[in-house]
Amino acid sequence: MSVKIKDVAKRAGVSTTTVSRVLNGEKYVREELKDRVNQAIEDLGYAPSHIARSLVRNKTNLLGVIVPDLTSSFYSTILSSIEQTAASNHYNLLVCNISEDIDKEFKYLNIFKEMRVEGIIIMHEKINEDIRNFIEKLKIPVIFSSVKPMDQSFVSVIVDDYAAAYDATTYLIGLGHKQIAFIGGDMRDMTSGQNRYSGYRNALADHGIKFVHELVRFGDYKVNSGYALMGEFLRYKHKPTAVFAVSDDMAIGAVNCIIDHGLKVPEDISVVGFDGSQMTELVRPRITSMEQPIQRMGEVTVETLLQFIAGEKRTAEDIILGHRLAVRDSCRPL
Amino acid sequence: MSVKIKDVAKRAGVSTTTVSRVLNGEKYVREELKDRVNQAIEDLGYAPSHIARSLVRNKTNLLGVIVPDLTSSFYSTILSSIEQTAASNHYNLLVCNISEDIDKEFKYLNIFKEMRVEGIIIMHEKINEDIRNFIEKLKIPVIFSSVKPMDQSFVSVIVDDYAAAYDATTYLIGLGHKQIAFIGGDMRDMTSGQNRYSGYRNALADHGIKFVHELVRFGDYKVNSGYALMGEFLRYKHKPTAVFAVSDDMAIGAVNCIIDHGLKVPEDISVVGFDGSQMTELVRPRITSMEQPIQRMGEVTVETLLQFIAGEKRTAEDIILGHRLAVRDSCRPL
DNA sequence: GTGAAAGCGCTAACAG
DNA sequence: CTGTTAGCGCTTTCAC
Repeated sequence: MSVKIKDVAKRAGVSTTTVSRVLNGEKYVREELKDRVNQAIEDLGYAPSHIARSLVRNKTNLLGVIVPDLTSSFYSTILSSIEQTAASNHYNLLVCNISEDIDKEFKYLNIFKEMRVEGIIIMHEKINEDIRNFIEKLKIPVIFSSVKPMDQSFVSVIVDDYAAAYDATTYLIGLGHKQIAFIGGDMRDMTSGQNRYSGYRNALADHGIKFVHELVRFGDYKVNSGYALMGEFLRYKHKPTAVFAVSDDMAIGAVNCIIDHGLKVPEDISVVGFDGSQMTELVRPRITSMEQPIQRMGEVTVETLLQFIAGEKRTAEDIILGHRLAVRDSCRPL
Repeated sequence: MSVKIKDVAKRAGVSTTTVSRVLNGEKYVREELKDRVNQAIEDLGYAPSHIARSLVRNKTNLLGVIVPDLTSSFYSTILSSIEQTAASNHYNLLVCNISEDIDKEFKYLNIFKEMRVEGIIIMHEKINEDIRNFIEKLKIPVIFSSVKPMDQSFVSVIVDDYAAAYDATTYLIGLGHKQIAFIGGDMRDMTSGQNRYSGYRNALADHGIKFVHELVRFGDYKVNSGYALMGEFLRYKHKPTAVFAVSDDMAIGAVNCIIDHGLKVPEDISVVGFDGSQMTELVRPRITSMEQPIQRMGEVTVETLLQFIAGEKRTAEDIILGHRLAVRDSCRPL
């Protein structure tokens, strides 16, 4: 089949050991031999088998990544950053896309186990008991990126979702808004569900604004749910003057819904999103959004995971990155 | 370290061969033994090493994918489809993101070679002589998805770009437009560069519309270039009444530019995009776009590649999928 | 400096 | 039906 180290050795007139040595850049090889070996490698178009190497070295240089939705701008941007950082550390990515399908997750984790990936990055927080146990037994370092599962035993790279939501809401309040609707996430999610909701509620409370139950709805982070939920708000006699959606996609859905109802953003209703995905810049009006440092998040995720793999770091503490409100054109002072 | 087949064998009181047999679902194993083995596997939390298997079977079940830009909605959607199709055929994806960097491409192809991926999917057409030679020597099936490199020796899964561009332009002509600007791609690209340009020109010619050199600009498929190029058209005394951009991203850029100049789409200028990315639905006005069957494209890419790998198919013919104009809100009859 | 030999974890003849 | 044996392609002692 393909050319192997033996062929190279034969052609260069040396032993496989010597070939292996020049392959791995060891010294203790005479220049002349080194040249002959390199020549043979070139002639034969030889590339060492990563498979065989992995087997003997007990090291695969593989990272497994589980993405909830590859088509999402937010996740694909993190993934891009993760890929870059991994690559520059000589790691490759095995990418898996569970589309919200928990069964798939199991399947993929199992594949990761068989593949002997050195570390696993997970980007969703819907971890059930079974999966949790499976991961624990895996003995492979796992890190969560941009999400934090209920389970305290895992490390996440995230922003302070509570504070971020608090700040976003406060921004709207500072603009003079009092009827601020909230389009939340899944309350089973710790970070993007509960914490952002708490941030919203407490910002309201701290500024003496009455919490109105009717102004709160929960979606699934996607455009359509933002659209549908906004539609409900628009049926009210007393429409909200501002909306805070906990994902940019839902914010875009909300904006579209408002526009499609013949109203204007921000003239009639102000909208704030969350994530800082590039979409917020592409849409008109450009959407003001509570940005997560997406690029940095990918980098830190990989760097931290590699530290775990190297056994350098043993903290079980989350890594909190800074958030920042990117003010664009979707809000106006009241 | 981790538990291996030997441990399972010992615990079940059988030979490794027997374990291997139940692992691979062979018959010729007594029920009782099978149960004992499965029990041992469960007790020990054993998962066979894919590495070792690959080595002996000479089969990795790995596909390498090279994406030019993971953050692009178009590519990430294809990738998602590719992942799904691969997964359901028990193949895993090694994903690499060359951000237009040809050197990276080499590096990645080399990694694919070392990894012994069984097939390679490439999603950009900037293939130079060196890369081409490298691929030829690789002896690994390669397929291009959504693009066609100059080199005739490769198989691509694409739409008929010429016809698609022709049809898109004809649609605009049918609406009564005569000043139709064209925002093209890279003319070094066969499919998205040359063919779409020819389609535009010939549609014009066939309908007796004079080709105006000033109405043609070439970009890099991204939002910003669409924006910038549209800006040039808007400086003309005689502005075009319609624009055909050969990517949805550029179309979005063009629309934004028009809006930012205080004009309206489609009232003042009509815009047609190309690709059928989900963005066209999320933006207001929704953008009329010449759609590629993105989902299907991913499926067909993987299916065809797997046929190549199985040695079933030896055609060097491109696979042409149907295009279709998705009429939305960005065009109006003149 | 260099090579012979053992072994990484698994499968695949080949016997029995 | 089940086990023994020999590799898959590479690295790594351990001698020379």
